[in-house]
Amino acid sequence: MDGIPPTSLVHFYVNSLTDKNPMEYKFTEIEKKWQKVWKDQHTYGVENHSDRPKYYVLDMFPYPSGAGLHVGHPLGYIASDIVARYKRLAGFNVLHPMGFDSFGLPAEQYAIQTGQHPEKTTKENIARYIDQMNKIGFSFDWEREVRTSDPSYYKWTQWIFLQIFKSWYNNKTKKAESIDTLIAIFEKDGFSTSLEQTAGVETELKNFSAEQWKNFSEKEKSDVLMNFRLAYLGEAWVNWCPAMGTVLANDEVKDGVSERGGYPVERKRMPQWSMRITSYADRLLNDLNDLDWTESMKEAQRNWIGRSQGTSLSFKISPPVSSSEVEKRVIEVFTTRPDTIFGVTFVTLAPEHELVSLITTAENKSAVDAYVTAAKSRSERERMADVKKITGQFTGAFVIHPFTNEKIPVWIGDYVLAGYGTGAVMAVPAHDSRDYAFAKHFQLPIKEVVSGGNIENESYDAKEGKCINSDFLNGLEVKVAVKKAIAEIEKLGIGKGKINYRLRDAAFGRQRYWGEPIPIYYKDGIPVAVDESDLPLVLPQVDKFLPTESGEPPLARAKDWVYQPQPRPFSEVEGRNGYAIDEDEATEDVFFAEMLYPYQTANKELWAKLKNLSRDNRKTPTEAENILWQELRNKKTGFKIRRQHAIDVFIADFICIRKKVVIEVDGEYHNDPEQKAYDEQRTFVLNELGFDVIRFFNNEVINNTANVVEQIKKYLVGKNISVSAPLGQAAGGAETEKYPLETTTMPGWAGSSWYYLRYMDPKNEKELVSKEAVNYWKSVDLYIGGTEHATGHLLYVRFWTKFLHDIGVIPINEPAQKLINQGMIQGRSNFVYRVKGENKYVSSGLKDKYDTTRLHVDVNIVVNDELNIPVFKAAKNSAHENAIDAEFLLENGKYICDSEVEKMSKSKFNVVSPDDICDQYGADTLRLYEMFLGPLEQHKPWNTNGITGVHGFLKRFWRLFFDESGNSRVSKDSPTEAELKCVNRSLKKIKEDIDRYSFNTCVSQFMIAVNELTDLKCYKQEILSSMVIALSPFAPHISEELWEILGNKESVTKATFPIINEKYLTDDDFSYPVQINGKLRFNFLAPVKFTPAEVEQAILASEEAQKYLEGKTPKKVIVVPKRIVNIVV
RNA sequence: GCCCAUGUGGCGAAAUUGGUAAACGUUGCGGUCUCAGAAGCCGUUGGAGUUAUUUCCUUGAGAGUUCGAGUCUCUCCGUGGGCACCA
Repeated sequence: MDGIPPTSLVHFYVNSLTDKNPMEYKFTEIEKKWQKVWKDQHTYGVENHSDRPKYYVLDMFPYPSGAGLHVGHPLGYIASDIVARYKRLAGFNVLHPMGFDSFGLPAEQYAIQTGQHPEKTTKENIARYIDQMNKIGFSFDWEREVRTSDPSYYKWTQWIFLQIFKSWYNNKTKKAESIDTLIAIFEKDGFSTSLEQTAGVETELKNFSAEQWKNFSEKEKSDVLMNFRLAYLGEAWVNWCPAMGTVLANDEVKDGVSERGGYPVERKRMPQWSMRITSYADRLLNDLNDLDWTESMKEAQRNWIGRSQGTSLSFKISPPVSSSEVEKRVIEVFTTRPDTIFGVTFVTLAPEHELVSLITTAENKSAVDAYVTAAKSRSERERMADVKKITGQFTGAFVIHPFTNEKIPVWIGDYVLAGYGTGAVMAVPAHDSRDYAFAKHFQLPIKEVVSGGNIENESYDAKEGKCINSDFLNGLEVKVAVKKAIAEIEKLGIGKGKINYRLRDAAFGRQRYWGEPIPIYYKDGIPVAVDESDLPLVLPQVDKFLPTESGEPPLARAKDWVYQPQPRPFSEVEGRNGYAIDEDEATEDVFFAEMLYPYQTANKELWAKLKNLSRDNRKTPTEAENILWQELRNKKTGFKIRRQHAIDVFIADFICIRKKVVIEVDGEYHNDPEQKAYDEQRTFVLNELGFDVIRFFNNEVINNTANVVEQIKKYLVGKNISVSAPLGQAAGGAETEKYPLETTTMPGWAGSSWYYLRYMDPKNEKELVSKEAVNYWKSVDLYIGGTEHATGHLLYVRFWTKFLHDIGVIPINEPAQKLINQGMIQGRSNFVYRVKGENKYVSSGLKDKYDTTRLHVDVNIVVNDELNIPVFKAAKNSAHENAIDAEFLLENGKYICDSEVEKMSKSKFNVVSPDDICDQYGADTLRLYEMFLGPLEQHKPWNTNGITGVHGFLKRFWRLFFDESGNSRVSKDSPTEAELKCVNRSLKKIKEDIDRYSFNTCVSQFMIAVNELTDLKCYKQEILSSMVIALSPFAPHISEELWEILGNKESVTKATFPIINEKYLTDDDFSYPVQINGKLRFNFLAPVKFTPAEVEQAILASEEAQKYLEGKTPKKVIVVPKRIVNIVV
């Protein structure tokens, strides 16, 4: 704590009087007392079931930084706490939890510097945070606290990752599905590019048949599936930050530098774990419409997703470049302006475009190569820095215009981005400013095709006007022309309407230590999911938190960072339905043996029973069996099925071992009652052994084989086998190899993308959240947090919510219906002026007379901009180390400091700690003042000066209960009409204001009420009780104390919000403001029950009106009941 | 460049569907209590002119709609934020 003096020295006076008056408002004692009571009595514990309606109010949980909380941090928590407490009083069962986003870079950077384990510092920081929060009196249920860095938590983060890894996105059903269903498609139909559309991905895969798929090696299959998985490992352009040695997501990069630390970031292509958030782009976009978020927040997400509707369009490549390879290829572009198709005068490719090398002519080759190399070496930041610098190169190639058959030159230019659309544009310089600049620079033709602008000096980009020089589009309005052009393009079969998104897949791997390990191991280079039963995959110990000498991430330092799969080959090698892509007969046999082992040894009775029931089972295959076998063999159903397989002495007609399903094909005699009973008994035993039995009759199979096969397939796909305990521990399991584990860790946003679900059921070891809990709490009713998460956290949490919804884990599709963004509390810095070369400080008003340096001074030793000189002198502050001997030039006997609003930060000496405020004024004052500062959403500077206002309010409230000598003055008398009116109106206003989250006006209303009650000398129990309850969400400590003083035994948190009596909200008379020609002239008291006509009559007859009318007859009189009267003369 | 938000006293702000602009608090000023006060209490505090009364002006600028505009519409300016060679 570099030299900040004990601030209690400055503010000693606040508490100094309390000893004189025994019943003065002693906030320190009161707050300590009630915080202990709440903790001891577990006052804020929440149950997952209740007769009351539920309400879930959530804060964005903090990253526990080493600096602790400053007064800006609790703002949102105070607001949410008020809502939580208010909702409890209003009869809701309220979930209001808190936790910590405790994985992340700062702890790791600190660890690198100090060698301390991030876990240790993180724990210490969390302890400090909890301590600080408890001082403010939040009603969190700490029993539900979650920490993302806790293995019992990140077990489920890893589990979710695995589910995402095991899924693909089906654009037809518009949801994520098990990768099994994709495999089933491959096995049935193979792959054709139309499947890319279904999955919404772009791959470089060539078509393959079902037969080819089956013959692929494991590695080949894995590579194919990687193109579809929602979490996938792929070569990708990433934001590489060399200074931090890690990859960053798009939202973690700002203006070419890292958001944290501001280090330069460059583009790099490397293998990278990514999340296919792009698959959810349209749902993330469309579902925004139904959310009750601010428009700017939704707009930020819309921008980030960046949907643009247009059309794809292919251009044929023309000679002189011609080879058999080129002739097969076309240049595909994406455009949102197909109406300008006749204005295309060139085509531009991104330097990275795959066709560049293929189409470049010999004479342009060296120039093109040089340009491509130069473009690659330009870092992202450089490219951004000189956006206006136009560069490009002609390739020598041409394409054919699809409608005019003209030859159009093909250029490359780095204004075209490889990662967006097709990496190629059709340039229409007349109507696109970037194309225009490019065309002017290289003197390419510009052809106007939309009227309405002047293209002399700039392009005409507006989507308004009529098409000209455009053949069949001539005379059409742009909007009509767009549709017509798309129709013509589609007719020619050279393109079609298409939607592009700016959103990119999210980089998921970080070359860092302090994050969740990614539960993947590599078996012969194939990424394989760690078995779910082996989660959590706990972060290993390492000697240093730095990359290895060979540049691998820190986890590579861990000894034994390997994985040994347990011998349970068919459970969960792949897919949620237990589909094994790498099964083989031998391991299946092992599985089979393991499965039956416990019965053979432990349950011999059952085993013997099966023997009894298995007489006469060996028989020659029937015709039906033969027919069916042709359909079941070779995994035609997608599953391996065996024929005539023995379970001890029982021979199953067909069996799918992996799914533990027996398929029996029976003759008609099985309809015989005796036989039927016999079959049923045997089925019973097989069930006991863990098998399902499905039966078909011979004629069913013969008459409708396809249907039978379909039923079998459906049954197998639908059956989810879980590995029971005996299996895992079975004897005789083959010893498996150890495989290397993935060494990158998950990004910071992983753990925060689902934490709101964990609060519902934080200790569940079997599921991330129980169905019961999530069905009860559903989604968050009110979510409070900062705007800085608009494109990061809030997009990811929506993404994961939708995914978990798709796979049936949760019933909700959006995490939070209502979102409020609390504004940032800025710092208000103070400055002193030191005369250059002298140990002399001059007050702000005198600074112009001297040559001075402006220096920050700790705001905690400045009150109302006046510097506390003795404390300043005593402070050990490096910037003012000789202050003790300094000379001070004062104005009016004071040293006045300058001030400025800046970001709150230690380096600016403007950090105000909530701890200090709590010590000086109490938590209740802090809570009230933070709310009183202004609207929650607004940014505002912190200025401790105003705090005396709310502190004084609490003292005045306290004095309604005690007189000057400390005696209680609360009386049981019946309240007067005026008192009841005051209280009922206040309660109504407060209730309405809480409902619209206008907490600053609530505090104002409390002040008004207390001022009025003081004036009325109202000390009535009934009135004060209502006020205490209403105040308790805002100032819980003083309210508990006064509630107790009023004689209540139970906590005020268990009270009910007072019922508002409408009777006291209305007056008999209303004082009408009377305007003449819109100008206020006088007020006129009229009974409320008067009709407008009666009001008009009464006013016109009045003396004042006559005075202003001067005998004229009014042209018009407007009477708005209970509002205003306007007389137009 | 595009999009979103926003502009009211010295300061933080209020005015919820168009209806008395500046509530509530703070600062400043004056008073009271006091050995003392940075506590408490009382008064005053948008500007201008008049002066026991009262008039005029004032919500970033300009226009418009309306009996009436801080609020609605248009144009412009300032501030904050988001996106940005995204075709």
